[in-house]
Amino acid sequence: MKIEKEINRSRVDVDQLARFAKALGHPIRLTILQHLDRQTCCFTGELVDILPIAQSTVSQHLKELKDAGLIQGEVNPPKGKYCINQDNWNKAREMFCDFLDVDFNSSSCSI
Amino acid sequence: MKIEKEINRSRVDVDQLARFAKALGHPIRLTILQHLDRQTCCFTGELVDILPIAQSTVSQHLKELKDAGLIQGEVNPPKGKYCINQDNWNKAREMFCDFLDVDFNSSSCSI
DNA sequence: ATAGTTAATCGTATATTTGCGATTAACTAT
DNA sequence: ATAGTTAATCGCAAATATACGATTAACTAT
Repeated sequence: MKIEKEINRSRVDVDQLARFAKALGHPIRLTILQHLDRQTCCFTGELVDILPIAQSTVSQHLKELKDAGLIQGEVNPPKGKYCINQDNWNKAREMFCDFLDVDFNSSSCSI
Repeated sequence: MKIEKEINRSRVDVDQLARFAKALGHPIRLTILQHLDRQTCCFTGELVDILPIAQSTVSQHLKELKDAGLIQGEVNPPKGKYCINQDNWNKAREMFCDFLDVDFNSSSCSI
């Protein structure tokens, strides 16, 4: 669902942020990203060895991360190699910070 | 799926972070959070007026945000009032920052 | 007691996600 | 040419998410 400008007056692109957040919304995908970070680059096979799920499922999660723009890959058959997509990662970080760093200390809430 | 310690050696609780991220992974829910932030507190009816979806669906999204711990609510029938859950929001912010602020500038990736 | 108001919940339909095994594609080595 | 390796894709099943209208619950006002 697309949230229109009339409704959302913020400068934050909630649709894009939601896409990023959704991609981060699975423990396997977070683990993949952590691993990619530590290894700088890594082969798909490494992830398949490490993760407790089938190869095809790992492939699917990688595809989702790629579709969300958070990682990028290169295939040199029969091997595949992935790494963080720096540009989009930075963009995601910025958007999350924008969203999260709002001042929530106005604790005048009566609840 | 629970990611075990043997697999994930990081101090980051990927399961909890994934739960937060998942809750943020929908534009409607992001919009709700933004609105709650601006208003400090707000009645459900306000959200129903503003959002382009049915009342029951708004209720459902509110429930998900509540289940994720990001908001808290109080009902004084027939009215309901919600606000950000400060404690968990801060926790979420910390976890996201921990996760996102890793140094990804080791651009030795060959892709 | 009755009617009105508001939001949660129920029931349902549809779409998406998650997962697996099997197959296929694209190479390398023999 | 044949066999081996690796990862993507296909086909499928099961679970979960999203959305709606209708109903219900919990009050307030008359």
